[in-house]
Amino acid sequence: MLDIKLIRENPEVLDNALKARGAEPKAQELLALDEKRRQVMTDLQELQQRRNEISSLVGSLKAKGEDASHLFEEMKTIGPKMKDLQEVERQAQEDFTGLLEGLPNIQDADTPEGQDEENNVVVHTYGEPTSFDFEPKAHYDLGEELNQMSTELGAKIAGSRFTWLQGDIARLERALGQYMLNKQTEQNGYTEVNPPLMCNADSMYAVGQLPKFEEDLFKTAEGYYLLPTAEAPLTNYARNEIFSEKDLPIQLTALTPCFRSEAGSAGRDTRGYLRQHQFMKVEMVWFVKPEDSMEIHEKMRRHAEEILEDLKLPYRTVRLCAGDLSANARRCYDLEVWLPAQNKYREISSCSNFGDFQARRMKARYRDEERNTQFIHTLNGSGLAVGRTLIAVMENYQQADGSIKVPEVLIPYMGKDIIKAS
RNA sequence: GGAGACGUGGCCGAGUGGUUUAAGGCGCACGCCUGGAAAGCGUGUUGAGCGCAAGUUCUCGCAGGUUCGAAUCCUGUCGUCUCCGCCA
Repeated sequence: MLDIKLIRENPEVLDNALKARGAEPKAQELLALDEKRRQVMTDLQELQQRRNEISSLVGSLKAKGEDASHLFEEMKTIGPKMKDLQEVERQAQEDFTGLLEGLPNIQDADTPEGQDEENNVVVHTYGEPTSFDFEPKAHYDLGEELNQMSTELGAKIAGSRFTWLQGDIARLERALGQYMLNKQTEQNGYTEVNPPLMCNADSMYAVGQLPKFEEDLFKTAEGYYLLPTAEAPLTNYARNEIFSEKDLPIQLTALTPCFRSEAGSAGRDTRGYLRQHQFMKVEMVWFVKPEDSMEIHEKMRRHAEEILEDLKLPYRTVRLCAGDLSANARRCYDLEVWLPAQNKYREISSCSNFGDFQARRMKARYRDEERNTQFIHTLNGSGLAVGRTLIAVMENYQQADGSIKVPEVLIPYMGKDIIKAS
């Protein structure tokens, strides 16, 4: 959620930001609703003030044992007036916050222009696309031939976009998750969290999953939502909190399954393990003081990149252009890993700085040196998507005979250096 | 699942219809005192909205309702705890 005060002062900043994202200007409409809301609030408060005055007068008269009934006359007229005005106020607030909460964040000034991913800017490249002296196979073919990955079984047991892993490939995915989580906790300072895997609606609203993306979420009969990313539970740690300055920064990480209905992705990436209803991911979340968020963002991006470098997987990092930026983000890097079978780079991590946008919506604050409360800045990033990392390892480490070499850093976790057909 | 109890500020805790503008205490901050500290004394201390300001309004888990007036009464809801049952 944006700060209305900033928009009052600089409405053109909002409209320029919306334009860059490919959206219509909204400042004028928003300010009109703001004006109306404030007028109604003032009117209502005058009535409330009068009611409080009379009420306290009644109290003092009664305390002295005197008659106060002559004051009820006016009070009786205030009641209905207040009720009407409260309804007007509620509507005005709803109109105003409805529009304000629907607006995306204002992206950083140096955000690349552009409408879609074509205009993202490559800022960093590691390694070269893996070369083979044979025709590399897709991970799903490798997995089937190893008899350790079955979409058929996934479909039989659950449905499409579910996969059955077994044997060394199942273990490889677990090894990847362990490796990442250990690295983030032992070397990069994150606190390991084992959060609820379902969230209530309040939490989902706080991180912006609701109301916009309801159709992408799995919902239980009891009204819980399966988490689409551990960002949801981890970020909600800060909801309605006021941290002391000395508490910050706070950095959390979790290895969790993520559940997405992929309602809008019918027909995309239908083969293989790339786009599943359920996948494992290590998530990193930071709560920081405003002045630190830019620096932390770069740091967190490195925490993601280093995993790929440890695994010696070729990748590139892109800075998202305005049109490709998610609504909450003011600045975002995507990490894209090389997938030989697709002959292209595919997203494997997204590292975002939300500024105070998310914090304002969920009332996450800290008390600064002058004892004022200020909104914190929130950041999150994947470190990394484990399922997609499994694909990348399988495809980049495949051998001519269909076996898969185990990346060096994972050998201790696997107890072997090569995965062969079982 | 059954029965019951309870939700008040950073924490404890008083408050059962009207100067509650939420007592009192603890903690915390600042000041006085001190060679320094402790103790003691004094002041401050929920959060948010509107306003240039003075100020004003809201906030007693949340949402409704009753009433001239609600922390207080009623209904619903969420949460916590206790006992019983079931259970990994």
